[in-house]
Amino acid sequence: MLQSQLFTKTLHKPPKEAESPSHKYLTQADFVDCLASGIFSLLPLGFRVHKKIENIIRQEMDSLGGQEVYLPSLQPKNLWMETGRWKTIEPPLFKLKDTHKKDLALGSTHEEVITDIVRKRIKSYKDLPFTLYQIQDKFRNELRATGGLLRVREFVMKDLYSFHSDFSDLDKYYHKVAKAYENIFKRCGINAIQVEASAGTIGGGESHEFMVLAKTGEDKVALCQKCNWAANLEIGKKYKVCPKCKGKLVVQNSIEVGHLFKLGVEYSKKMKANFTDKDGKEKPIVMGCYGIGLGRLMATVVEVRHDKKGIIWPKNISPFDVHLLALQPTNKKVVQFAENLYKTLQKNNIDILYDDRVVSPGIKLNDADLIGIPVRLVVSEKTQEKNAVEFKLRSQKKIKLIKKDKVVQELLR
RNA sequence: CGGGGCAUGGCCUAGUGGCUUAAGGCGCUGCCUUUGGGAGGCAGAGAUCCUGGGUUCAAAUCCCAGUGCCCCGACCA
Repeated sequence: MLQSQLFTKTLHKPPKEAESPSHKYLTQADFVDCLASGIFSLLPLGFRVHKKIENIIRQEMDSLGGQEVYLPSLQPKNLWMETGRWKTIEPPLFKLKDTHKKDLALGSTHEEVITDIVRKRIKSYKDLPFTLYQIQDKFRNELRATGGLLRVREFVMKDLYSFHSDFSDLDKYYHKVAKAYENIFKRCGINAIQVEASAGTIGGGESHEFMVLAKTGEDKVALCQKCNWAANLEIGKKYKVCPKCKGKLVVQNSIEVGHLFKLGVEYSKKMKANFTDKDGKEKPIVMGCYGIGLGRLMATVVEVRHDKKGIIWPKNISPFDVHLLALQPTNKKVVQFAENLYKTLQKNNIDILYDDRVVSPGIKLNDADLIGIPVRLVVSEKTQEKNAVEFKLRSQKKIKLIKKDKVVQELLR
């Protein structure tokens, strides 16, 4: 992609209302646009990252045997009355009326809808277990949106729902999902720890969150200094020392990037989602649900991966693989050299952003640091004479000179 | 929903009763020069000073109400 064609206008300074690093950089580098408090548009660079995260999640969900569906945001009141959440979940449930004055909710989560779909179809233990998931828009009437993309009112979420004939099968699957979540966060370049959590208005039994330690996080976790035990402070509060090994506990701020719930029969009982078991008895389906907010995950990566100059994207979710800069865009030899390299890399399936803009070198170098693509290639009069390019990783200071015919090899390494 | 802060061209800010015909930097348009860490010159465009009401001879500036944004708290899959 030619940067001169890219619909991205970086800002010289971050907007004054942005305080958290992710809010600052994602806005300054023009990945997102704030429409209203807690409501964001994803611009070309931001949407590229978002799609890469989505694909990583989709791969992991598919490998868990999840079948992808797409459920509606508009949901009738009666479903929410069945579980009693029409009242208990408000806020953050957005409510509205249609022209016939019928009450509707904008989905903040989809347990009711998915349980309804399942109860219409599943009658026998032979149909269990199975899992469904979606990557879809959620609406939450938050009392307060915070930290740019960290807590918003509309966002894309991956929600997976699993259905089992008994609790031990749920337990087994729950652990598999936890493992898949670990993979997802690792692939997104962040270190997330699994902590014991409260299930809140979702209800059910056991629950775990994946937390990323960060100063800007609005959650607090209690961490054992000795073993790997950790819990959300809302649970950890009741302990003075680690319940597992009596080790000392420390409290740190964190961002919740994923949540697992053992719903058990909480929803299936209320909504009469039953099946006939081997013994011929009718039983409620045992359920689990598992969520990840994509925008928050994207912002969290920025929270923990940035420096004074800008974002440092991990390879897997960077908007592009490589950022190529032609420092003197008026020098024909330099431009020819850069264009040639650009085409060669494209042929090798390297996703490349080529800064062909006629602007000064300082602007290009600063924009490259701000946008944060992991590999930067610089072509200038100096390097062109040597038939080479400068190779620099965004995460490191070291610059090395690489001969033109070795560039592809170096990038695919 | 309680507490606090902020609101001036697209962005960042100055101006805190009259010297304001609202200033500067960045950005934008045209021409010229320039090209290794946000380059220079010349010319130009661009502002309901958040909205409404009030005080005053006079309001971007003071007062009241509202709106929007940010932060803290409460709340929160």
